[in-house]
Amino acid sequence: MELDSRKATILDAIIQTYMETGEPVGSRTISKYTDLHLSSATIRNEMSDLEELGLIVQPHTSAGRIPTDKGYRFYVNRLQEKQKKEEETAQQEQAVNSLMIARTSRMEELLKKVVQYLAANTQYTTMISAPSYKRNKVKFIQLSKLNPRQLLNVVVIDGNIVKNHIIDLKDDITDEQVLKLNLLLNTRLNGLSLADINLGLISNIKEEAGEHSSIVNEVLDTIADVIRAETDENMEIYTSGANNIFKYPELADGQKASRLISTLETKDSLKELVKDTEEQEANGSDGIQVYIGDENSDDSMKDCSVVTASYDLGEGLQGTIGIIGPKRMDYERVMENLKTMKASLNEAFKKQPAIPDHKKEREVVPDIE
Amino acid sequence: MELDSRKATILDAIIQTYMETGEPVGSRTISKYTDLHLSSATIRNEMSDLEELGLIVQPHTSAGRIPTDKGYRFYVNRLQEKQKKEEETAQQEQAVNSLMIARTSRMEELLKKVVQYLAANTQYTTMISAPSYKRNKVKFIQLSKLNPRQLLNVVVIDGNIVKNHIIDLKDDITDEQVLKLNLLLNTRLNGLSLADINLGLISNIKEEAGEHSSIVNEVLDTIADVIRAETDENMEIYTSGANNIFKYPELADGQKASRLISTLETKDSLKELVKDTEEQEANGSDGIQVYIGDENSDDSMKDCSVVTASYDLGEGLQGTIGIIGPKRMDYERVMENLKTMKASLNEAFKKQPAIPDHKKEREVVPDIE
DNA sequence: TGTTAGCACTCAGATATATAGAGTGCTAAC
DNA sequence: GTTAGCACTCTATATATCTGAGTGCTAACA
Repeated sequence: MELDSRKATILDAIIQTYMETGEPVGSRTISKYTDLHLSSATIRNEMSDLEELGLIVQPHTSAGRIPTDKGYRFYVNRLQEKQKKEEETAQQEQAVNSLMIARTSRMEELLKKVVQYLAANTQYTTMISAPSYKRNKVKFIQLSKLNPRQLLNVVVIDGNIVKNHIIDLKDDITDEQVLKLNLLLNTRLNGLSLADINLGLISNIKEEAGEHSSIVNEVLDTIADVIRAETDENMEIYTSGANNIFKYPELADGQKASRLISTLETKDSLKELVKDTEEQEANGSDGIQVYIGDENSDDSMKDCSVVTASYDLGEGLQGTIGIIGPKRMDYERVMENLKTMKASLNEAFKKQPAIPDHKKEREVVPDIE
Repeated sequence: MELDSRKATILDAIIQTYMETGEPVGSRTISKYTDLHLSSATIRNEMSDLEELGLIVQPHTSAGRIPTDKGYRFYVNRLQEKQKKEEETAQQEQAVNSLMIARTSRMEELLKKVVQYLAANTQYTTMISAPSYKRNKVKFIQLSKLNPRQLLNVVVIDGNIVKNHIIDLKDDITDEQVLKLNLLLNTRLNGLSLADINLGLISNIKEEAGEHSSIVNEVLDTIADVIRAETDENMEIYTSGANNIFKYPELADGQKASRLISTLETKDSLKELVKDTEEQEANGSDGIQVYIGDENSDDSMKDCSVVTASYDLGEGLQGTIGIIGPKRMDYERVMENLKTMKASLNEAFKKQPAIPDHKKEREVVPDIE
C-alpha cells in the first residue's frame, strides 16, 4: 500500500491533534478538523489503512488512534525536508537570544541561562553540554613489530594521553615496511585533530600505504577512540525544567518519572546522546537530530522523544543542546527553537573572541586534496 | 495535662512504626509492639490524651493515629538531648568517608561524591553547599551627617563591595561626635570578618560609643548584611537523589513532586536553608538543624523535613549539608549520618592544607577582651 | 484509681454492577 | 470512491454493597 498525499494529511492531522490533547483521536474529529471535507466514515477507512501501515494504533478496540514511533518518525522526516527547503529566518527571536548571550560573561552561567530559557520557552526538559575541545591533536604515533604478524600501535595525543592497541595482520610484515608506515603516519597525521582528518586525507594516506592500508584504518580507529574518550570523560552537562515532565500525564506516572529524573541526574545517558549527536554531525547531517521513543538507548526515555543540535563556537569548541519531552512533543517548534539557539550561539561567538580564557593558538592546517 | 514517661514511650512507638509503614498506627499495634504490656484499650486512652496534646491526629474517624509536626518536634528534641549526652563515635563509618575524601582531588567532585554517598545511604534527597568564605573583611566604614538627625552609613568590604544605609537618630548629633564614632568604628572593625566580630568586641565598642551605642548596632547590621549578601550571591549548591522522593507516597503525588523537583532545581530555597543553618550555627547551636513540615519557609517543602549541618574547612571556609525527606524520615539515622560526614570533612581538611587554590593569608586578629 | 473486655459505631477502600458515550467496522446505497 | 446507518466494543464514570480496621464508651475488675 502506498502513502498518498491524502493519507499523509490525515496522519498530520492525527499527530497534531494528539499533540494538543494527549488523547486518542477519533475519525469524527479529523473529519471536522481538516479541510478535506470528508465524512468520518471515509476517514475511518483511511485510518484503517494508516494502521495497517504501522503509523498509528488503537490503544483499545473502541478508541481513537494514536501515532506510533514510526508515525512520528514519518512526520518528523517530512518536517525536516520542509524546513530544509524553507530555510526560515526567525530573526527577532535570535535577537533576544543574542542579547541574553551578550549580557553573560561566564560560560557556565550562559549555559545555565540557555537551558532555562529553552525550558521556559518550550515547556519541556532541556539539557546542554559544555563546549569541549574536539581538537585534541595527535602528537605521536608509533607502530612496533611484536612478531611478523602483530604490531603494537601507540597513539599519544595532547596532554600526553596514551592509548595502545595490538593489530593482527593477515600477512607477514618486514621491519622496513613498519618503518615506512611509521614515517608516513607521523608526517601526515601529527598535529591534526579529529576534524582535520577528513576523508580526502584518509584515502590519500591509504593510497600511499599500499598493501597495508588496513593498518591505517586500525590506527585511525585508535586515534578516534582516544580523542573521543578524552573529550567525553570530562563532559559537563546542565539540565533544566525537569519538573516539566509532570505536565505530560504519559510521563508523570511515579515509576516513569522517578527513572527519568534519575537519568537526568546521573547524566550518563545524556552524555551518550551528546556523543551520538556529535558523531552524526561529523558524518554530515544537517545538525538537528531526533530520537523518538524506542530510538533512545536508555530505557527510561522510551516514552520520550529527544531533539538535539550541536553548536560550534569555532576553534574546535563544540557542544550539544537537547530537548527532552513526550513523544507527542511539538517537534516543529522545538526544532525551530534549537535552530535559533544554535545560530545565536554560533553567531555570538563569531564576533566575540570565543571563550574568555581560551588560548588562541590556531594552527595552519595542511590542506590536502 | 502532662506528658509522662509512658505517654512519651507510646509517642515514640507511634512515630517509629509510622516511619516504617507510612500508614496510620492503631492501638492494637502499639499494644503488641511495646514492652509496656498494656491492652489496646489502655493505649487508646493514652492516645486520646496524646491527641488532646496535639502530638498526634487521626486522618479520619476510624483510622489509627499519625504524628503531627508538633509530635515530630517533640521526638526530635528528645533525640537531640539523648545524642548530646551519648556523644557517640561511629568510627568505622568515618573511616569510609575519610577514604573517599582523600581520594578526591577537586573540591567540586568531592561535593558531588558526598551528596551521592549520602543519598544512597539514607534513601533521601540530599544537598550540599560549596564552602564559601565567611571571612570577607571590613575595609572601610564611613558615617556622614546628612542633618542633625540623620547619618549616612557607608560600608566597604573586600572586593570593594559597597553598601549604604541611612540611620535615623532620636537625638541631635554633633560633627565632633560623628568624627569620634568614625574613628572608633574604623580602628576597631577594619580588617575583621564576621567571625571575628564577637560579642566581647561588640560590647566593648558600644561601651566606648557611650550614648550613641545604638548607632553601632545599626552599623553592625549593615556589615552583616553586605558580607552575607556577598557570600550568598555566588553560593553553589549540589543536590542528589531527587528521585528518592518517589519512594515516599506522601511526596510522590504529581503536583507535590513537581514542585519539589522545581525547588531542588532552582535552589533558591535551598540557599535560604543554608543561610539559616549557618546563622543558627553562628548563634551557638550544636550544629544540627531540623526543620519539620511547616517550619520550612518554602511551600513545596511543607510535607518534608529537612535536616542540615554546616561543616567547616578552617580559615573561614564554611558550607552546609542537608537531607530532605518525608516528615516521617528516620531522624536518628539522618542526624548520625550528617554528624559523621561533618566530622569527616572537618577532619580531612584539618590535615590537608584546606583547599588547593586557596591563598593562605591568615591575618593576626586583634584579641580584645 | 487504673486497667481491661466487650460491643456498637464509623468510615475508607475494595469489589461488584449498571450506565453512558465515544468510537469502530461493516454493509448497503448513492 | 464516498457516505449514512447500525450493531458492536470497550473504557470511564457513577452507584451500590461489603469488609475490616480502628475507635469511643461503658461496665466490670484488681
